[in-house]
Amino acid sequence: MTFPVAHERLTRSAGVVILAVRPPYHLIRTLQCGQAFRWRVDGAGAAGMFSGRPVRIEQTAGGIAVWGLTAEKDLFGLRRYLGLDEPLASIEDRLQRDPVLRRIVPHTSGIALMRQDQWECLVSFIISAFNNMPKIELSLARLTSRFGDPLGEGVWGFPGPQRLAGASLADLRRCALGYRAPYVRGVARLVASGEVNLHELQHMSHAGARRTLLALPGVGEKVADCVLLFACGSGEAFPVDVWVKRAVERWYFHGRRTTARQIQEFARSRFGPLAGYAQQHLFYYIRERGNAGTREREY
DNA sequence: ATTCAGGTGCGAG
DNA sequence: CTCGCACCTGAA
Repeated sequence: MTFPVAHERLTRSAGVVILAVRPPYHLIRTLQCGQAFRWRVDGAGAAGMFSGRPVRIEQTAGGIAVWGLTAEKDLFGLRRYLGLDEPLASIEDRLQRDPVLRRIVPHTSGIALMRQDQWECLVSFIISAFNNMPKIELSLARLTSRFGDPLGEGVWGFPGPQRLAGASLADLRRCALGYRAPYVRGVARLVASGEVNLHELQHMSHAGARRTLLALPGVGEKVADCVLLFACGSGEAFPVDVWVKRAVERWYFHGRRTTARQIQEFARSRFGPLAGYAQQHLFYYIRERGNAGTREREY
């Protein structure tokens, strides 16, 4: 029995499905470059959930091996989610016309922009505000295990808007949300009531979607840009956090201090529709640097 | 004990 | 409209 279309993009055997990848796609970098928080990455791959099921994914010589999904629809959904069809080779070619990125991309190659669930992405980045990585992950883990559906294998589904809209502030605070608890519940209520429809965002203009997001409690420019970039496919978004600000000031402004606004403007004119990709490479590289050592001098 | 961390919402000038 | 400041909380 053959499925011609499916066969081009995946092969199956013994509970494993292999999704075809195009070089230079790099799964671990894609999952670790700061866009998604809930995948548990280990040496070989990552464990998490997709489409309501516990899933394991690993990058192998043949492609992305997937355990836990069988339905064609889910597998195509996963392709899209992971950004497997992004034309990374040509994107990185373009990026490397920039002298700074020409030095960086060889170290960060293979990062793909994902297409995450808007709701989960929005809540995740509201929580990320003035916070640190371990605690963001802690909050998300508590939020899902307390309010989400258990899917087995230590994995929980992300709680929907209705679920969080009905939560008490006290219970939300138990997830170490701190002062962000009212923001999370406020957004949950707006979405649950239908007053805000997150799915409409990807059909709106970049500016319109951004305006809509900025009106939400706990959502400023940085969080709005993250949602646009990681969940709405707005490639021109350029989230400016402290790391990216540091990177741009150091490598493009000769170490001069600037404002987030100037950096936005710089990114727009310099990278245009690829600003989001440029941001990811800069962010990943400067963070790796920071984690790897204490060297101040860059290349 | 003190400090820091992937911003945002405020009020004041 | 820009600028400065407080802010929950867990980990170092």
